[in-house]
Amino acid sequence: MIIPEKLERETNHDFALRVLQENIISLELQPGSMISEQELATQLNLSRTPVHEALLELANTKIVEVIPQRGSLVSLIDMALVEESCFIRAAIEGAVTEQACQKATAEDVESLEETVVLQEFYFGKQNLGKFMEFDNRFHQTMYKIAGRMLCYYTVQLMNIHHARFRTLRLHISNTERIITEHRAILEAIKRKDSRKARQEFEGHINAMFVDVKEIREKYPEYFKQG
Amino acid sequence: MIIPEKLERETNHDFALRVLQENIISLELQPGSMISEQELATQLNLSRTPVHEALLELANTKIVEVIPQRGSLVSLIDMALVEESCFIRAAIEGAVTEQACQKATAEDVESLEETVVLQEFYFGKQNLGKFMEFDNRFHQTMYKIAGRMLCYYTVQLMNIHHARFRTLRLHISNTERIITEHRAILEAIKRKDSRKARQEFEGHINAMFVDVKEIREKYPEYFKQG
DNA sequence: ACTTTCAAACTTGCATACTAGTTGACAACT
DNA sequence: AGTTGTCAACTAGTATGCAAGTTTGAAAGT
Repeated sequence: MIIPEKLERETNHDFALRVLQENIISLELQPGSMISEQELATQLNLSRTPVHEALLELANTKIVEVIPQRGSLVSLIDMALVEESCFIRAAIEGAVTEQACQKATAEDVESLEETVVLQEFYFGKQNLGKFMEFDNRFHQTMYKIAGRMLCYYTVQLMNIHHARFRTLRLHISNTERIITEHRAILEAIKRKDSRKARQEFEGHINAMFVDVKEIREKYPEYFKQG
Repeated sequence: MIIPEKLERETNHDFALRVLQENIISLELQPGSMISEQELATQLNLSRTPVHEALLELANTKIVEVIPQRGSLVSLIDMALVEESCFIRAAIEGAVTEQACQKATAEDVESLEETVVLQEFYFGKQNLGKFMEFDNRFHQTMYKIAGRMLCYYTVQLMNIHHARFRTLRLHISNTERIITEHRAILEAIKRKDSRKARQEFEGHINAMFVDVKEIREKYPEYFKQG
């Protein structure tokens, strides 16, 4: 478990939630591993209450499983859920991308361009953490441009399945294509071609599933069968 | 507050959540009204803990507002959020409807037909509760047919804004059209015309916004301005 | 050696108590 | 009258302890 600093004005509940999410996505907490409320509370220097609340919240998205009187565990990777979280994202973010394309001002386009440039920069430096950060920021900027932050929250909620799988995928696959695809979306937006922007986005999302077999064979213990 | 029976095997937390949702959607708890955790806990014959957890969960969707050291309140109706929750639903359920159309077996079509028939029946009897129940079941059946229950959960989460507004809307608008629209979707599915099915569904959802002005004028104290 | 029994050590769900912070009313002062 | 200070009564956040159920491992019996 990697335990970051607690932010100012962050409640203990929010802190516990953030720590859990980050460690699940980074695979620091392995799929299938048990989590004890008491143990986690001790590690974070909190009481069980805020930790308990955080686990309940994560259980709603099925990324952790809380079994009363037995314990809680990080769910195994369920490809059906990864696919469905992708489906949700494609449906919502596809529509959002179209709207962002129609609404985008010159400044908006520039801020998108900024994230792509920085992503390229950190790709060159092989800084995966920063690379991912600007990948996320690229997508978040789309939601901001379209004025759809409730959509952003909704997608983020389920996207944790997708995000965790992506971490695993980055261990073996090339990341350069991601930049090329972001560039393609950006170019479509510059030309105000919203249909093309959406189409490029959908291809970008579905690229996720090309190496599934190879990944599952390398880490079989992380996956739920079926 | 209408307090239903606690179901078997339902945790106190789930019970509190269900009671709050039902009373918010039915407008039994008025938009803008304060909720005291202690008072609610007493009414439900629980301690504050499960009630507190339920309020936190609802605060995530912005349907209640929890202000530390001050209190919690049922959010005023924010039309921007109603619109965005509709947008989310249209994006996801549109795609789901298309998939359901492609996958539907003869039995599936029959179960859809059943809900429409029953909805007509209760419309005839002017039983609004049952009418709404079968309205929801029609849509839920679509998700089942498409095998997209995570999508269903996601949409339900934000749909509470939409559901509450719909309750208000039913006070003044005609409900007969809803049946006609369900019939149109069902017919498209029977003909396996997935594009038409989606299109009919989107019209069905956006019908929500035709009488907004009239409704806001009748209940101005329920609405957030802007 | 193998099975059975049972208690200790876990687990989460929940109730209760305490902490820290906000509000509102009323008294005191200008 | 109007402003300010203070305190009682609220609030949500969190710590803690208990209840109820599961697991585990060792002791007892065959």
